[in-house]
Order: sequence, then C-alpha cells, then structure tokens
Amino acid sequence: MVTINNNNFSIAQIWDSGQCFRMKPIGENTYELIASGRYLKMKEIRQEAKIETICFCTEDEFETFWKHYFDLENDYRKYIEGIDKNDKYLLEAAAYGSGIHILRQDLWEMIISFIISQQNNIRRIRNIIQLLSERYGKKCIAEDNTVYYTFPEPEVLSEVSEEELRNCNLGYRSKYIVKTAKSIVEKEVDLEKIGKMNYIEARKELMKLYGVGGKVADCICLFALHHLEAFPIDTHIKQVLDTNYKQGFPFEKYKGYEGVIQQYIFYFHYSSMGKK
DNA sequence: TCCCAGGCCTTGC
DNA sequence: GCAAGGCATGGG
Repeated sequence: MVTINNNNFSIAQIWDSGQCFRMKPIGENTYELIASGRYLKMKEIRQEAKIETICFCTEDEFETFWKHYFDLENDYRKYIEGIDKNDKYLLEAAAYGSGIHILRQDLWEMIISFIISQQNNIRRIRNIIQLLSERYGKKCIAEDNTVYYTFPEPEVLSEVSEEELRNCNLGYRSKYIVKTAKSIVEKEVDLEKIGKMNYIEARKELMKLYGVGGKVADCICLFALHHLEAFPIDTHIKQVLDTNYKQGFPFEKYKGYEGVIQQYIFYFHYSSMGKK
C-alpha cells in the first residue's frame, strides 16, 4: 500500500474528466484502473483542502510504474499559477479541476479508444471498450481475486472481421479499427517510431491511420505520448471557445502545456452539462 | 420525433 | 483546398 500526498492529484477528477476509459468507481471514493495489463485499486481521502490517495499496490510497483503513469513527478501547481489573472473563466475552470493530471497511457490503447470516441459519448465509449476487452483481451485475476480483462492486442483485432466487431456496438467505426489494427501489425505505421517523435511529427504520422483525424491524433498525442502542447478541439472545447473566447484563445500564454489547460476547460464544461 | 455525443471519410465543386 | 452529406447507436 502506498499513500500519495498531493493536493493537485485527484483520482476522482481524473476519472470524471474522461481521459481514461478503463477507470471506474467501485465504491465510495474508490476506483479501479486497468492499464498496460495491470490492475490497481485506489481510494481518495479528502480532509478539507487536503487530498490523500491510497494505492493498493506494492511500493516497488508504484515506483516503477504507477508514479510515472500518473505523472506524479510533475508539479501541476505551476500550470495553474501560470494562468492569466484576468481570465476569470480559465481561473475558475482550473480551480475546479486542480486535481487533474495528464496520464501516460498506452499508445495502442489510446489510438483505438479515441477512434471509438468520435461522435460518441463517454459512458458509451467506456461500455464499448469494456466489451472489446472482455471479448478480445486476456482474462486476468488480481491479487485480491478481482477478475479483469486487458485491452486487446493489435494482432487480435487485426484478425477480427468488421462484421463481428460491430457486435461491440462500434457502428461505422468498426472498419476504422480493423484497418488501423492491420496497418499497425504490418508496421505501415510504426508505433515504436512514433514514440520517439516530437508532437508535430507524431500527429502527422498518426493521421495516416484510417479513422484518425486531427482531433483524435491530438488526444493520442496528449494522453499517450504526453505531448502537453497538444490541444484537442472537440465539440465541448469548441463551444467554450465560441462563447468565452470570441477574440481567439490565447494559446501563446500557455506554450508547452496547452493540453493541461485544455483538460481544465474540458472537465469544467463537461461537468456543467450534467454528464450525459 | 429530433438532436447530439471528445469526428472522420468521401464526394463534388 | 473546402463545404456538405453520410455514418451506427443510444439517451435526453
């Protein structure tokens, strides 16, 4: 068991902000998470402004994997402190989501997850990914005997027919996934190389995948490759920019961490919509 | 019933 | 190069 003492880290907010589709609440302030074949149970304890997060894993597993995964070496206070003091909307958004971190999720999993995300809502995306994992992932048993399923490998999805995949409620996205899985297995698009590219190169390379456009590529860059300068513009962000930043959003003020700012805005706006 | 959800692809100009 | 239309499915 490991305890994180960090007031700018809230597993509840990270779950709620919809950047990770394989996290879910399993009890009061308690969440489970499946990432890169691992299972983690976490509990968030709040006392006034203090946040403690308990991770039910060994010190070794925390140090070698989860710490980096949650980007805990990074102090997010600097991002919030860097916000324009005259920007009331952004100040409020960042205060609301001050516990958000940008996770370092698996590249392949983010590619498929955000292909699924298009024209879709977060609850439905989660259900689809759960179905995919149950049907095409590996069944595993955690130390506390919880059964969980890993995210399906590219080789597996590349062999599934488009028609069969449709049974996971993927709709028209089914063909995107089969084609994308094939181009990755055949290394037309090389994930290892993408991992070493900068933001601009990686984004361009990802857009070679069938079903990956600019917005999805930006999400992959942000949530898997940790290119914090990526600023995905989806329907929520577009609404905010159109109503609160009619003169244009001041990207130049947040150079290098535009994506963190994006997440504060997304979470704030998304929460205000009553979360469909 | 219509509209929308973390858009993208194809077509037509 | 760019604006329209189509696309699966479920929930409000």
